[in-house]
Amino acid sequence: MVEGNVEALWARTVFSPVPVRNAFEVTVERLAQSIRLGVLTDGERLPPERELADTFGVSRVTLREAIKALRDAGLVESRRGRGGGTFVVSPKVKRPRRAEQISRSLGHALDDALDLRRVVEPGAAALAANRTLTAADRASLHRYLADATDAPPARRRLADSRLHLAIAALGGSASVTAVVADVQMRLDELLRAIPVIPANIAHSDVQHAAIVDAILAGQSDRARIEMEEHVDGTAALLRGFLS
Amino acid sequence: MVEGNVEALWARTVFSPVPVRNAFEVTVERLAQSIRLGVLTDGERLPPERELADTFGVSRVTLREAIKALRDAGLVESRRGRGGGTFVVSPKVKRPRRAEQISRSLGHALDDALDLRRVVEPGAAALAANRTLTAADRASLHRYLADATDAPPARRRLADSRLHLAIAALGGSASVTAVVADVQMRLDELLRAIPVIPANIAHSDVQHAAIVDAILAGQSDRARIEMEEHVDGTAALLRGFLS
DNA sequence: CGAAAAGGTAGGTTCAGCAAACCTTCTCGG
DNA sequence: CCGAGAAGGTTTGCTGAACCTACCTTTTCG
Repeated sequence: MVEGNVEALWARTVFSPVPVRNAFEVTVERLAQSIRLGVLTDGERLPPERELADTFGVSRVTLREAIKALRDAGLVESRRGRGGGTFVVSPKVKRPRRAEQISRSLGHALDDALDLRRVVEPGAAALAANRTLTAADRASLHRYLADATDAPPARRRLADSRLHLAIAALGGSASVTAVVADVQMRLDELLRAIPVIPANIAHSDVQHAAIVDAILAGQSDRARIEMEEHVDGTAALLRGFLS
Repeated sequence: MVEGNVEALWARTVFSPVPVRNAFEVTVERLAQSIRLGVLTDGERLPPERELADTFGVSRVTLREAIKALRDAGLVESRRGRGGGTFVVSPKVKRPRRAEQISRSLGHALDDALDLRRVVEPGAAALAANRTLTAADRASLHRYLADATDAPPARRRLADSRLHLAIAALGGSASVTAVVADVQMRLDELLRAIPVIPANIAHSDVQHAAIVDAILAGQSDRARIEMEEHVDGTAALLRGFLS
């Protein structure tokens, strides 16, 4: 299946179905991703529909369909009347499917996502370390780290992805951040399914701290390496857990 | 303009227009990108319309509109009758706009693309170095390198992007390859506009050779570093050329 | 020289998405 | 306590993208 031939890969890439995604789908994904990855937090209120439709460049009808889908998925709630609105609801810690099942449905895409992650997250960390951060940025980063460390098990995954996204965002490149968000999203369900073992968590916390430390110290090489180890660790955990 | 605040970046990312792209646009981009980056080469014949429409998952009418757009852009030619078809035509070395103009139209997106490139291309090179390559792969890589080195000025840019794409493809991750292709595409016009200075070209050739050498030797760290230097060099060239 | 393989053309249908107007529910301020 | 205003909820009709299907024209190969 995996054949190395360069031209063959190109051909498969060029001559494959074009992904045509309509406004509804894209809107749902936008919002769902923001909620699942913790960019929009529990209880937060979205802008009014008319306004949001406008900033999304989408008709209100379409936006409402998207919101309805999110409501059906239990990601938001809507209240009417003055002072009402659409509110992010704490994502249910809904029982994930069995990991093997997820992995099978991802199939070949799992390795793909892990490879992408291996490339982009360490790079993003290095990028962030190269920036000169404002005091506010440094404080933010500390806070996200603390959140990830202190989070109770139920919120842990969310705090983790928030930290990773914050690191990417500090790099200052919207595209890089978008790719990181994409990767996090692809792996999200699977990462949720990993059983919570204290030793692993402690190890992860240490690595997070090391990454943040390197970034704050402006040591880009170290930031990259620490992130590489962290990502490799998670990947190994996943693969081991699935075999 | 560039503000570091993490939450602000998130907000800007979440609450921005959703990119809605229809089948026609996506199809055009697919093909145009493949031609501009040299994945489809001069004289090559596309599959028959009915077949291609099918593999793209798009109606024949839509596909034909896309092909017409490419024809108008001078990227393909069509011949009728048995044995006819649509053929890739050697991309005209059409006089690029003035670089500053391009850069201004890219605006803030230039830094974004360069940052993304800085993250993903070195990572892709490292990934490729980690694979165990088949003999065919190694031969391919050598060939692309030679092509890039020997190419006459008019074809140089094309051969260069082919080499970069081949490296990414050898990493084995379709997603990584796609991101590299995206970056190459975004920077393509600008890179074309860089004046051809023999010293720069020679330097670039040396770097290419070093990258390939590292990959073939399986030295992923070195591959990454060499690619970093190469990419940084190009970026510096661009920035210097624009200021 | 005719069958087959290609691109080129035309008509009718469906459906996503939009704009605009209107309805219902709630709360806050006077 | 009540009315204005701010929110979500609903309806309607229209437009254009995209599709399917069938057919036409050109060219080559057996």
